[in-house]
Amino acid sequence: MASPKREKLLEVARRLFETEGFHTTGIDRVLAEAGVAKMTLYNNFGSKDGLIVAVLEQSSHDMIARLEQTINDASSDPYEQILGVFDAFAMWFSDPEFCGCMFQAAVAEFQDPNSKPAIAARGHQIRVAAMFENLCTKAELPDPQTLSRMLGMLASGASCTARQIQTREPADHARQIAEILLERAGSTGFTAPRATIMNGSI
Amino acid sequence: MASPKREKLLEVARRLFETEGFHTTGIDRVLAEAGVAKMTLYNNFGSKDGLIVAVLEQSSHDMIARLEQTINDASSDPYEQILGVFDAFAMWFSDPEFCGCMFQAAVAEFQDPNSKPAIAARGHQIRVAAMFENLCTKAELPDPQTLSRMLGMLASGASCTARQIQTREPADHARQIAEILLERAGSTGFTAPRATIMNGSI
DNA sequence: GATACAATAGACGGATCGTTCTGTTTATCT
DNA sequence: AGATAAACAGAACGATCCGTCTATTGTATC
Repeated sequence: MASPKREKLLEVARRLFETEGFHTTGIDRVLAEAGVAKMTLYNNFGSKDGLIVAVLEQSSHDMIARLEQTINDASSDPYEQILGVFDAFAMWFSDPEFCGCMFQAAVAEFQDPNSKPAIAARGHQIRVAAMFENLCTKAELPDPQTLSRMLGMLASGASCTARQIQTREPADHARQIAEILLERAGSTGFTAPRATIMNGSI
Repeated sequence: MASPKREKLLEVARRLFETEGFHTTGIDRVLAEAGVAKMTLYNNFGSKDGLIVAVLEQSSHDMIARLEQTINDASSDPYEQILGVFDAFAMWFSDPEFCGCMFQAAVAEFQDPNSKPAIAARGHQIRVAAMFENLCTKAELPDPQTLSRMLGMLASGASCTARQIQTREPADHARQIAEILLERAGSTGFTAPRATIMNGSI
């Protein structure tokens, strides 16, 4: 199952798809750089689309796992953890090798909403949205659904803008806006005072 | 200059690039649906990339012109006009034929920042950002540069999210956030009271 | 050590890509 | 009207695409 060739294929494909796009990178290129045979690709993934889907799913898992670890390491307060997401984004955008969110690129390249890559890419956004909603609920913020959707939109906007201007600035701006939203949501009286939230329960 | 064949080509290419992507739509498809000869394309645009750039530039021009007309029709108050941008977005996203922002798709598909399509697509974002900054300055809001960048990021996030979920919701959320940002910026004491802004000068 | 089996490498195939080339038609100006 | 030049349609081109096929390698079992 965990064939080393398969792993190598995923690693190279991920890098090439990320830096050069899905349609522009031919499978021959992936195979050459990975040093594996064509049949290995088709035996493992069935098709180029299959490889793309596998790359998207693995990347999504990795990315969310790293993100959750980062925000958990930063704080145990869900309020702070929400802001920590944008700090993680700032770090991500600061990487000189940053070249945009892969999942945004995927939904842009595979416009047919029923195509498997498009579905896989949406899956990532759903997972990120779920993470935000979970954090909002933990923070006992009112209307966590609406708030989490706004936060998700901020995250998308930051990634999208960062792809163009290649600086961390969008993440910082998104964080500032998130801070304002959380501050307002937290002061509506529907939630417990900040001090009790620090206990972290629910 | 304003050859009808050239216009037809731009019109069809714009629709196909928008709905199916740049790399996935071959030029033969464009030519067939436009009913023009291949040489007409190459004489007018030089290459497929040339056609793409022309489509992006014309679309950007059209879109911004329509946007400015819409917000000017809605109000003469720059404060309201800023919010009007997001109302226009809501209308845009509500169109059943909406399939995402073409310029976001372009920067995603042409990852090389030096490629001509990528430059053309960034040009649109720069124009939108300039429009926001102009409105912020007119509204005499403090730090119009930062504020306009935040608004631009909101607009990008809304477009990006709307592409995925196909509802106007992101535009409404972005508008709500913009309202909060403007409210806060307007109440810092650095600007004239709202009443005087209604006069619309500067 | 021989055999069965799975994984590999690399050539091959049909299709489509963007571009160029070859005639033919259309329009303009003397 | 006749000549010249631009715009036209469509075939042809080489390159590249994804996917398949065949022949060869390595490995494990008896």
